[in-house]
Amino acid sequence: MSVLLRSFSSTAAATAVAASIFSSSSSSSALSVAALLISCRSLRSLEQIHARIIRKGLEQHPVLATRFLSFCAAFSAPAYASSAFDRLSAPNLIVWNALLTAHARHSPLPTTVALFNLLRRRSPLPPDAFTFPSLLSSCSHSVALSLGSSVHATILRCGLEADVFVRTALIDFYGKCRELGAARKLFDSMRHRNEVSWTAMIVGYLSSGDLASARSLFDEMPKRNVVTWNAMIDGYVKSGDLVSARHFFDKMPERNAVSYTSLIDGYAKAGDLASARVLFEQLPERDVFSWSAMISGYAQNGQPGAALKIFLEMYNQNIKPDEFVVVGLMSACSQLGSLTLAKWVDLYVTRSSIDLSKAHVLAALIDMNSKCGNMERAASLFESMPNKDLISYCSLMQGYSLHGAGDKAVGLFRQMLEEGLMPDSITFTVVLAACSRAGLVEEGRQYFDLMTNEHLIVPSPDHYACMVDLLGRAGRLTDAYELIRSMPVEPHAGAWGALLGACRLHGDISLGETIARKLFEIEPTNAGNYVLLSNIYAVADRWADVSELRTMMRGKGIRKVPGYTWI
DNA sequence: GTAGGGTTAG
Repeated sequence: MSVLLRSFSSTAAATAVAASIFSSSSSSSALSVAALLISCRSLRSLEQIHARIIRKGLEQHPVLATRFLSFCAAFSAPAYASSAFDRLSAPNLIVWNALLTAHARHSPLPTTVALFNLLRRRSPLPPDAFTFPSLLSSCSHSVALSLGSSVHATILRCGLEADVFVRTALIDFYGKCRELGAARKLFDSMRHRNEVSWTAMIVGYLSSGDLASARSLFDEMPKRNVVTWNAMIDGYVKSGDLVSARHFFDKMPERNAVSYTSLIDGYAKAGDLASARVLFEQLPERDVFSWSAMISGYAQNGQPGAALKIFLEMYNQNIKPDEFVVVGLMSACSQLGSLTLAKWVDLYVTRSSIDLSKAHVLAALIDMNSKCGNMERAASLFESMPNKDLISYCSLMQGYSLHGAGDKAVGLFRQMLEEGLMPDSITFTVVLAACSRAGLVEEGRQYFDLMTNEHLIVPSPDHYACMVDLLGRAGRLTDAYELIRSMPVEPHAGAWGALLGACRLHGDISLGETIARKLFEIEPTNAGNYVLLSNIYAVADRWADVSELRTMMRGKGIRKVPGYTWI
């Protein structure tokens, strides 16, 4: 669509095209509205044009109506398309097809199927070769094998299987449903194939992980386009073979933003932000997907500052964010933990046109508010969810736990169990940490037992670290030490650190020394451990030991980072 | 003689 919009961006070109669309017998007002429609660039201006269509009495014009519906599709407004369609007194098949396409691209599959059945009953003509490709594409996206197969049966009854578009859509459908045999049979028996048919078949192999078949078909095909090359790059990226992906990227005759973005995504997911950044800088025309790849790349690799910087660059260029951009942004903001920033981002996301009811957007929004300490907002967002999931429960629980309301977090966990949700390994980490912060020793032990005995979850080093912290804070240092020593898995620094913190809290010098020695081995450069032990000595007035420790630190070149608190 | 609707890559 954006290509279409760009090519028609000049008013002169738009008028010329509009003139060619409408014969001299049409009214000049229909022509001028058609010109407006063609240069329409936003849903807002589409609405204004729609008002004009109604005012001028052109609502029933079939060509204008069809164009209008395809613009609704381009601006992801299927409901708007339906409302305009419902005002048509006698829609023809072409208009029906345009409406179906708008829904196939943007509505859930059941809605699209219901519309298709309506079309079959109400359209003046039976479905044609233009009807099925978008319907099948919707089935492909949902991987709805049995539904798509029945659509295939209808296609056979209508005698439309030979049409290149229909056949290609069928190949794509069977390929995405991993029915490679059916797809290949349709592909091999085609009389005329185009690059799209070849690419659909290749994508089928790629999505089922058969890189070799995809590659041999790629080599066989007579003519490739940029989509074919990009499909191969994406296939290699998804299989983790960045070297081959890079090879194809370097070899392709011309690249577009998708080529770059797939590879940027690959590098970012592999943690190679440097390579991703180089490609991003080379990319001549960045679209929202390219920005999104960099922002979420930095966010997922624990570089929230860099993510924020890229976002600001995007923001200053007035590029409209999509849901992936804002999820990346919110994730970066969660990591930074700044309430001021979170409030700005919240307002920005709320005011944008992004659908907040989408599960991953809402989850990120709750998580950000939760981690940044805006618990009222996090809780009200959570309450607004009709179907609360594990992720949102965990976000809220973690927020309460982090901000000193461990009891509220535990209450939420009980509520979650009552609702019949199955806690997973991460949920238990969160609730155990909450118990530890709230000093709920017995409850924590119970949940640890529940996790291992009833949910059969093997405790991870994180779970043990929480339990050590729980026991340690409650002063049960011996129990904590026993637990850490009885662990079937190797304890990480977090577990030992929790115990060292507990030793300081309860002034246990000898155990503290033992633990500290262990920690100096595991993470010799963490200043926090030396500081903790030094505090233990200081409380006990053992100043000679304090000064000896400081000498040791100086000897190893370790300096306490000012303002850095060790949790 | 004529408009307008369709399939593949992130």
